[in-house]
Amino acid sequence: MPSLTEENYLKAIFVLNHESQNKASTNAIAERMSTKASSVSDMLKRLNDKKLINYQKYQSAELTKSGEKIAIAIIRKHRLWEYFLVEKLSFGWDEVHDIAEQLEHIKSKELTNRLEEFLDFPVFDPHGDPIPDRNGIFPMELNETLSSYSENQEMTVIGVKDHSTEFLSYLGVLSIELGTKIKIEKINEFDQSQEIIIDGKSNKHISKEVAENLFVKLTEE
Amino acid sequence: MPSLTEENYLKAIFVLNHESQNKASTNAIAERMSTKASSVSDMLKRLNDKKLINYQKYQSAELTKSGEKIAIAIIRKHRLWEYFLVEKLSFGWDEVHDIAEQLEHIKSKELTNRLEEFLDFPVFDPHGDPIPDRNGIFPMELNETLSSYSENQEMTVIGVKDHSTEFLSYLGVLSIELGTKIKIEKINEFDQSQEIIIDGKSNKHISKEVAENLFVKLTEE
DNA sequence: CCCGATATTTAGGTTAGTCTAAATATTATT
DNA sequence: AATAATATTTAGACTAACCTAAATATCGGG
Repeated sequence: MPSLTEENYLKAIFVLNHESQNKASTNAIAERMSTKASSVSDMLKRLNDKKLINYQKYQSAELTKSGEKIAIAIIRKHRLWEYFLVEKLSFGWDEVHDIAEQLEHIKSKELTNRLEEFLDFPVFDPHGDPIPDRNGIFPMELNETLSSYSENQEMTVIGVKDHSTEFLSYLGVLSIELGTKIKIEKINEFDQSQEIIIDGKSNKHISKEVAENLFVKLTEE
Repeated sequence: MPSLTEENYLKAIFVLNHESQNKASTNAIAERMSTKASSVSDMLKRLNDKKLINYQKYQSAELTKSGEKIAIAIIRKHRLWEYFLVEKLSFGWDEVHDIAEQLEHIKSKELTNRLEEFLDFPVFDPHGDPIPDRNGIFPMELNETLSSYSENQEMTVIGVKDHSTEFLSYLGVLSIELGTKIKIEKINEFDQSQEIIIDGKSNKHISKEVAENLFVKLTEE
């Protein structure tokens, strides 16, 4: 059984290796975990001994099969709990991260599976991140943002790329949330900003940056 | 912020001081926590320094106001989560203890309160133990067991006194669970065993020991 | 009221995880 | 290719929580 700390290291390595193909270097891990490089160095040695990662001095870390299995299980739990917090306990999507960070370490496969069932097998969490199934398989990733569509198309918001509290609360100001319908009225060629209609009601002006961070799908008729 | 281990010690001391007015002696705590007396001795000193308990060498431990507050918060979370696991995730009441033991340490007052609301403010957990409210006040304790009633009365099961897996799974065999209605057909004077009718359907014979461990209330018409 | 049994504490050691500071590798620049 | 900048590791120390073994208190029975 990996300790809570080990689980966190494995998760950090997994995320670093996947998001924008960064390498999981000692410093990158230290930064992500708000700890010191020397502590990371120590831990990498230990994880290597336990065969949870492949690691050689001065080289970056890669998860082994069993290390990856643990990391994915943690991510699965994190995202299921976030979904629970937002859908069942009415938390805002910017409030759930710290709590899910604790809940993800609860050990009970049975609990995770029953929670998943209770939530009706969600495929994306409240931030639009994919939830791996009980075999560790991720659903198709989201990749189409609002900025890739053109005028007069109507889309539904299904996720965000940027997870920062700043962005999420700005979305709150704009009255945009998961499931919100957006119709593009006009795209200003100059700065790629958009005039949009939200849920058929209010007109808003959003910057390119906002459009690039909203995952959407075409609304079905 | 108390550590996870400190929280467990405080909970153990609280329970020992309340159930059957035992003293929280070093040995009693060690036994309850499956640890060694010397470790307990260490910890009691530290908890005393932090003013979470009052403790002097060779004397048993008492919680201070702030120590008690923490212990009650843990118990509240434990029992709310047990209720969640049984009522929402359909776990058996004999399966939830270990999971709740982990969930009780999740730190977020907001989460606890929203969970309580989501569950419709339950007052007893699946074992019939009282759930303290957000101010730390316990509801009235259960105290009437099946053995205190007489023939021809009809009762509803609202809790158990003995929480052992053995007892709970024996109740499973007898088809007795929370909410089960029991009518006493006959009490055998010799050994205080009872002939009962369960949910108006099946007749069963139960020993005095079983009757003494079932909390019940008179069924309302 | 003393003495043996039992309870409790102390002493000293272990492990996981952290830190700072110093040493060493790697990489980037000229 | 040499050196400067940066990244990484090592050395040595700290804390929380635990352990075993030894020392010391307390308690109950003659």
